[in-house]
Amino acid sequence: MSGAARPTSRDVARAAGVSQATVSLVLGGKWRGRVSEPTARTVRATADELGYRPNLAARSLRLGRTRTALLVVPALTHEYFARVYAGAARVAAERGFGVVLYPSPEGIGPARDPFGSARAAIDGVIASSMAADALAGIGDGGRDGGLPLVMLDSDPAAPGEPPTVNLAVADGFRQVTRHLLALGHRRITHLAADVDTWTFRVRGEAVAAELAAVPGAVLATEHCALDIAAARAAAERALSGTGPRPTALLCDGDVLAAGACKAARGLGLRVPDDLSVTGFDDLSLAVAVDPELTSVRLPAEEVGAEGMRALLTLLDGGAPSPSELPVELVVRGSTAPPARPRP
Amino acid sequence: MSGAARPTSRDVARAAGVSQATVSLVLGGKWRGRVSEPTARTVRATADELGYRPNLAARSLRLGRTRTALLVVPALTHEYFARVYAGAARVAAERGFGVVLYPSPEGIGPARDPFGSARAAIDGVIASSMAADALAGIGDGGRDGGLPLVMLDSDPAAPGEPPTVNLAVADGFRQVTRHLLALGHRRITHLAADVDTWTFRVRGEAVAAELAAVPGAVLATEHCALDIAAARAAAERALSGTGPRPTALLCDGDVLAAGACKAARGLGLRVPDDLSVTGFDDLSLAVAVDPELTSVRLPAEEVGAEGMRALLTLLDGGAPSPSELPVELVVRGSTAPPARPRP
DNA sequence: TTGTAAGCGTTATCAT
DNA sequence: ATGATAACGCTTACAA
Repeated sequence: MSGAARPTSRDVARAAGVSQATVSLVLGGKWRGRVSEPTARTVRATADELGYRPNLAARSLRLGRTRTALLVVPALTHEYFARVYAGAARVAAERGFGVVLYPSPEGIGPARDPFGSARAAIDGVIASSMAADALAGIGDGGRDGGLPLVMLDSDPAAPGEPPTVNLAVADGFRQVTRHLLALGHRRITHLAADVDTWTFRVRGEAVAAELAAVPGAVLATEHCALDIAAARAAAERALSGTGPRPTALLCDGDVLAAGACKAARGLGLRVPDDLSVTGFDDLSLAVAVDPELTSVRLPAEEVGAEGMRALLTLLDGGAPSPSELPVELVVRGSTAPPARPRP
Repeated sequence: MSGAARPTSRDVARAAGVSQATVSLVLGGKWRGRVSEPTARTVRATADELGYRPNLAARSLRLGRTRTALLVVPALTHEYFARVYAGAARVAAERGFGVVLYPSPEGIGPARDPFGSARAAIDGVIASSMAADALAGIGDGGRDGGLPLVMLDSDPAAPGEPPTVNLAVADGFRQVTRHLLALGHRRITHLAADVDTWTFRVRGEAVAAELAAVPGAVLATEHCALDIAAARAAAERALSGTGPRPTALLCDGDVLAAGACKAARGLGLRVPDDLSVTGFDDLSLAVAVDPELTSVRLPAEEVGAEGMRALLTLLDGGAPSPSELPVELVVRGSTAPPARPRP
């Protein structure tokens, strides 16, 4: 009972009584005017019947392309990146491409040999939220010697730089800041991720710029690592320092906001009555905690999808236009007007 | 300026003044006694200098294997699966394998054509937490005609079935149940995921069995989808039905537990004073909410790693022994003795 | 309209 | 100890 080996195009050709070339033409969809309609039909039928599947290795070897893209993300456990992947994979599949993930072990820093042998097996790279030089020497936007590269959520394209697909993070932070200002907050502390990438840098700048325009508004900044415990500690520092306590904590992410809420509660402060807290990313975490977090919704899937489209354009020899996707403030229960100062 | 094309083994051979076969032997690591030490050194040096990388497509074509495994998961956005992937990818990398992800769009149900063209490009499949028949016809544990398959967190291997790597979920649920019993709880409602897979079925059975052994303990079960909102609704049903209210909610996952906590708070019940809530999975969510969740920690990375090891064994012609990985109860603030019955 | 044949880069078999 | 050579399955000139 030896299993029938996987049929090759040659097997299909033999079974259909045609040549291998004809099979390739028909199945490759480039037979218009080169193969007769009936022959094409026969070929397709026998291929179907035999359960023929083209051997991707052979095709890649012949074509010199693999129809595979590499998606480099800092951390897969973050829901945002999982969604970026989903979007990229969807668009890729539509075009017969695959996506392989590379969760950069070094986080956002330069990766030693980011691809290893994978480098030989991919046509292009999509990198999300990485430090500018983390991919040095890897891709160069399509120029000679490097792999075509698209950057997501990164410093917008200077001419000659890799094309980017960005989120309107600055706008998002302007929106939260204005939301807090509109509620009446004037003492705001920015709980910032201590990660040196464009996406985080631009947030601090946006908040600062927005608050600078409002007389009487004072901004403090507290830095911390991107996890709950660090956020909690940082929030405690922010809330128990000398001087007047901030009435709102503006956080770089929902995870940080969750930590901030815990800090507040630990200090006997109620959210949002005594302290407003805002998140960013609008992960499922935002509605898992209590109160639910005012946050900024990011079109993560769309970022991945658009990134993949840009890469495909690049691979087709085109020049993708840089895009910036809008984000949306979602107001929930973690923000409210500041408490009237105690007499 | 035209970039130097990627060097082939032929280029290395020419540069080193040897034949292609010698290069292959040396770089393939099977030159002991077939190539002289100095020659080998030279070859390696020139390969290094030229930056030679074997062409994976060519290798795959020649070898008939791709050194790539497919990991099928119900949902990538769930932190657990992200960690399973990380573990699998780590072990794979150690053995020169790649892992491509397939987040089954249909969740845990049968996937139409789970692999599409990918099927041609992979050596084996690791499937996690899928319904038993979801992969029908895909793999068969290595027998003729199918792809080698390993199942994670699934019905333990019957003879002739695919090998499995399992978590001690039943034991985990026994542990939480005993924890609640030890605290004094007797009216317990199991907030169960309405997903018909082994991993969830076995949980209900474990809880029921454990409670059946305790005189006076009463178990109710409430089913819901695996998201916060559904969990909250289900918990509200459980808590506001007629008859005596349960004093503890034993949930199938941290996500459900988070929803349950919100329900409790919405009904004016304090956790854990008026109601104990337990989670499962011990995601980062467990410590993001307040109070932190008593939960069960799963060695997710190790599941992925062990699954990959099993698949590699399978590919080597071996028969991996089914394994069950231990889990650990983590007691936090969401459980406490039940409130003394109001007089 | 269809068939023949070459070649992608690798590994493995066989000579030498 | 090393080299020539044949295959792996596919696409695509080019020939018929």
